[in-house]
Amino acid sequence: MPSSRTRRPSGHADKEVMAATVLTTLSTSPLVLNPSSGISGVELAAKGWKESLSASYSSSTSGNWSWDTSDQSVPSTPSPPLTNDACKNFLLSSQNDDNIEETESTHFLFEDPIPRKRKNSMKVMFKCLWKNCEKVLSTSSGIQRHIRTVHLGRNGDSDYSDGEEDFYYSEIEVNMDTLSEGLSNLTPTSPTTSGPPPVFPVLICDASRFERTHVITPLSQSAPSALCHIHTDHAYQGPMTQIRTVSIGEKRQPVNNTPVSKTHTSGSSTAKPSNGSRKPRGEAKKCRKVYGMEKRDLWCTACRWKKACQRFTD
DNA sequence: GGTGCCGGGCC
DNA sequence: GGCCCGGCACC
Repeated sequence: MPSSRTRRPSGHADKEVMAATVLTTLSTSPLVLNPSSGISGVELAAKGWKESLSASYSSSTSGNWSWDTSDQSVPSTPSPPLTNDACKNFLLSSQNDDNIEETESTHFLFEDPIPRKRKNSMKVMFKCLWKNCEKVLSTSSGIQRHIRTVHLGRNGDSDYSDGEEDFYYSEIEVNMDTLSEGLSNLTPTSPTTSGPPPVFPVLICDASRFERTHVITPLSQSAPSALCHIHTDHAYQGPMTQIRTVSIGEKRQPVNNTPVSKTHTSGSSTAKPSNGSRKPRGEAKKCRKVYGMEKRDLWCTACRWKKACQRFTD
């Protein structure tokens, strides 16, 4: 049955399949990566986080981006160079010192392997305001120590502080929901994959830009839409679509791409559509739409019974 | 108005 | 259980 469904215009589909294949290859085998050039911006970005990914996957040698705190003692080896400048800045600064802080923040970022739901989506981070320093740490003491040692040239060991560091850093709020949201859409993880997708180095430094590109309707984009396009169009991928699947019984989350407003309305009341418990409709085409009424025998049983579609889950 | 699917009925 | 459908919410 799945093989019988090749209904899309061939050229377009080919491109998408190509893009999907490339992404899948990238995501499944970090070893394939090598810093060649001349690819589209999207791929470049993907490559960026892939490289940080591979760096963190070899976590037994490099303690920086590992979420395993046990390997603190191992001296870190230099990570591969990154293409994204901002990210490089961030990563380099994070490699210099403060292993504890970095690991701590990283640990915070990855502590939940499933980024779907977070209890508290806002995380306060501390950003160094020193000129040309983009350092972001998760604790005030960490950023103070960073400023003391790196910028003020004080003794790193002593915890003495005269308060001067306070002028050189500021608190910033990082929305973890938005980050993980985009993350889950970007990474073609299969449902069986257990490990957390280590993409946060890029997302942290590039969160706003990432979110913006994500919000733009993917289909209206001309060239680099492959990433987004994949998850939008399920039709040609058939029943076995691996891009973003949800187990049958699971309650669907509203596909909410709108940027989270800064002014958190105190309380929860997030994207609840109405008072009822009815799920918001997913954007995926279901059997009825894909096959049409005339080919009802091709529908999944759930669709035939007017139940929640089991084939094209959201 | 088309669509997805919950709730409920029938077998 | 399997199967069907009324009816409602969402788009």
